[in-house]
Amino acid sequence: MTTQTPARVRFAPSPTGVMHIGGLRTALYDWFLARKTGGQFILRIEDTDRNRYDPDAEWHIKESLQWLGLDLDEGPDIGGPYAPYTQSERLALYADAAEKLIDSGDAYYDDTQPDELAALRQRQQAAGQAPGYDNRGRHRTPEQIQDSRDRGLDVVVRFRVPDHGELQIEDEVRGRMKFDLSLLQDFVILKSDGYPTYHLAHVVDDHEMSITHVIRGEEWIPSAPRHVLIQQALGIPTPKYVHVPLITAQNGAKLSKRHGAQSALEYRDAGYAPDAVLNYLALLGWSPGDDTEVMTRNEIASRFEIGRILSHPAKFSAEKLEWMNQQHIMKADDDALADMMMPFLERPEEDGGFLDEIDRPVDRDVVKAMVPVLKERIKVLPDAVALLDFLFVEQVEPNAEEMIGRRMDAEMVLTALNASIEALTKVDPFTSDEIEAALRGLTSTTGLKAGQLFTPIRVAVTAKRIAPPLFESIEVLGRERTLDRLRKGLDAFETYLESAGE
RNA sequence: GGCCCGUUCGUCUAGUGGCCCAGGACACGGCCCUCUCAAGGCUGAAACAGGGGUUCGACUCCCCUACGGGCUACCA
Repeated sequence: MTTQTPARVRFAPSPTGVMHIGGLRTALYDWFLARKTGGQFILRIEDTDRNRYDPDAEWHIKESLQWLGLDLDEGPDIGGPYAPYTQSERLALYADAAEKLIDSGDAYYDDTQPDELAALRQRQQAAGQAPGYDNRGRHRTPEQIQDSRDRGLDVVVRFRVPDHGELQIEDEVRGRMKFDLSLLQDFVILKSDGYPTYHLAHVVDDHEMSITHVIRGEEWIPSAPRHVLIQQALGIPTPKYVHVPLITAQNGAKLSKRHGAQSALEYRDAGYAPDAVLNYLALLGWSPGDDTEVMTRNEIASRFEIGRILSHPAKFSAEKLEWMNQQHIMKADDDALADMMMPFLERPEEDGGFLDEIDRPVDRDVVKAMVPVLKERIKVLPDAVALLDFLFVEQVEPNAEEMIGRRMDAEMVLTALNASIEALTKVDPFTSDEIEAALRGLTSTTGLKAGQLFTPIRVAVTAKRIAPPLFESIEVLGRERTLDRLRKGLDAFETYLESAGE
């Protein structure tokens, strides 16, 4: 493998709500790049918007990263050489930068008030002009600014954008992008509450923290020139920009809740394996270059390349995620899978679980024994509940009518049940192989076909038409309980015949 | 409206001028296997947005158009 310089990348979410899969995918790419290059994956909380700040969001972000297994090298809780990692604790840094820019003439204090800005915008729109700041705050005198301050008016710091010129920015996935500076207005870098805007904070922090790659969504492309302008004015280098494509809903629009967009934790609660979500999301906007799709996190990390990130948006597909989840479940270790299933089996119905009547606590050994045959039959973890419930109840109540399978009559059901009771009484050892041999042997003695023989047994034992493989199920259920259910099934069937027949 | 980014099967994608009358995967149909359901195997239908160039040769390079999306805040 080619050696690469270690990348320092940060995931820098704004704690304003739950973490959606779009943000998650960005975090993924950060993590892959850091792990592939032996660099650092850093979490930085961008809480500079006091109005939209949501205290639960930060917890949600960290919980999501942890669930996905995106381990941090530096961050708010674990610290690091560039602490603190929360922007609201780094205000002095931004104020210093703003002051520096004012001193150099690249920024200025502006006391244009919000209502004046709104009126300006209104006028522009009425006149059919593009709405935007008209740089009216340039050339304010220190006295005017001081006067506004004394009167309690808002004062911000704006960056002075050159009136003309073209700015070229190199993007790692899109190549060279060109921007006409005459179209860009002076923009706020320090708000009237003393907090920086994203533009200033991003540039200052990414430089302070020696970030090498800024990986972010493509919605940031339009503001990239602002960032480069600040960097140039501050005399600091421009990091590599990696603008990743959006993940969209089926209609191509930005993902939102009503399109089925879910937070990471909702996928956790719905029974998805973190590796499957990781794998699926990684493939939305990136591919290893060949036909490989199902990969472990380490495989993805080692194969990850920024140059292979796509430049167009991808639509999210719940179906393919389900398929991916099943693929990972099939490959998973039996023990690990049993552990993953337990919470769903233990979860009572009122908490979103499926069954109220199963006996708890659920015997993990029983679950583990069924895992091998369950793997290829479930798409999400909770699917296991409906397949296993018959093992965790004292009695089942089979529907006698369902015992009569296709191309069968009542006589066959009686034959199958009676013969199986006799055969299973003698099977030894009571293992699925022996059980299968004994039951299959019945096809020659009874003249029944396999389907005709097994359907009544399945329904009597599991009370289901669709159930896990019969022989394994019987082995796990045990001889006594199986025989008991077969006998009761026989009784039930005879009762059914009497009531239905005459 | 302006600016920016994008456009290969329904969806995710491979494809970096000839290997492509375009390959894989999901979903869908058929067949096989089979104790139900799955899983698996085989198989079918399904795409280079349109138009101009450049070239001996364009899915691949350039331009235009169309369409889609993003941005256009003292939000990120």
